[in-house]
Amino acid sequence: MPELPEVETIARGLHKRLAGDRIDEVWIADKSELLKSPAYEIARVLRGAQIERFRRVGKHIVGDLASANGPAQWVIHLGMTGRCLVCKPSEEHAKHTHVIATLASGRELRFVDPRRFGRLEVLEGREFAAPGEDPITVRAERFVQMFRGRKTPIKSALLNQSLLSGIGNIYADESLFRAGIRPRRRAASLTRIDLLKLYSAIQQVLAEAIRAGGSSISDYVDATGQSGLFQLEHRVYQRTGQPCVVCGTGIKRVVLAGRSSHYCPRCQR
DNA sequence: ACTATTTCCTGGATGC
DNA sequence: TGCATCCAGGAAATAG
Repeated sequence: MPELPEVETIARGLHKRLAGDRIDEVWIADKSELLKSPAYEIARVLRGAQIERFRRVGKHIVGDLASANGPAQWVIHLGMTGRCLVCKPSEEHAKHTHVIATLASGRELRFVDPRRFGRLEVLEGREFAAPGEDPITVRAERFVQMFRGRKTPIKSALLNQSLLSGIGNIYADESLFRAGIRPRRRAASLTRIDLLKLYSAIQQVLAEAIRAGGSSISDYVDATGQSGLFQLEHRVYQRTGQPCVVCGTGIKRVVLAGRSSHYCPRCQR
């Protein structure tokens, strides 16, 4: 499940390997439903485009392109199971390969997504923007203000991408644990101090996770096929019934907004 | 304007 | 071994 740290890792990997390369050809699978832009438009914009850089915006990967028609962007959302793989043309095609960009360097960039929750689009003449604030660069005061008056559980608010763009289920649970806040607490019921604690917990968790190359759950790998290591540092996520690393109490699991939410009933109030 | 719920999708795990 | 069922969840769509 690529969230901010995984997407950051992948975007950095793509940038390192592909910046300066050029897209010569584009193949798109028939009936590919993950395209937000029409297939012909994606092919038209990508073909011949120079890759200037790849970067993360929220949970999206943005490729900045220089094409004959001027600047353009390739925006990739990985959904749950999306992968961007840099391959040799001779490598066997993974099942559920939806897009292949052939590069001037002789390599291929392949987009693979079994569950098809990922999305691809191209933009010309406008800059892609995340719907909410970036959790890493947002200022503490803005963060505090963002939750004022919201009746929704704090966990749901953290998952709302139009508030903060980039936090998903893993990092919401891990941040709430470190801040000592139960996922079901109403956002509006949190004090300024609570929110400041949550703010620094998020900063800390995301920084540590990026340093570890993200969390490898199920089939996440970065652009070089490397797994992340942060799953080893998870204190609550998918640890239902196991002892809390701080107090030994069994970790509980509840469903909130259709998502499993893990917390320590003793450390989190 | 918010909030809550449902839907999409497939592979892996589980149970019989 | 094989088959059915359940579960994972990001975000858009829908309902309240």
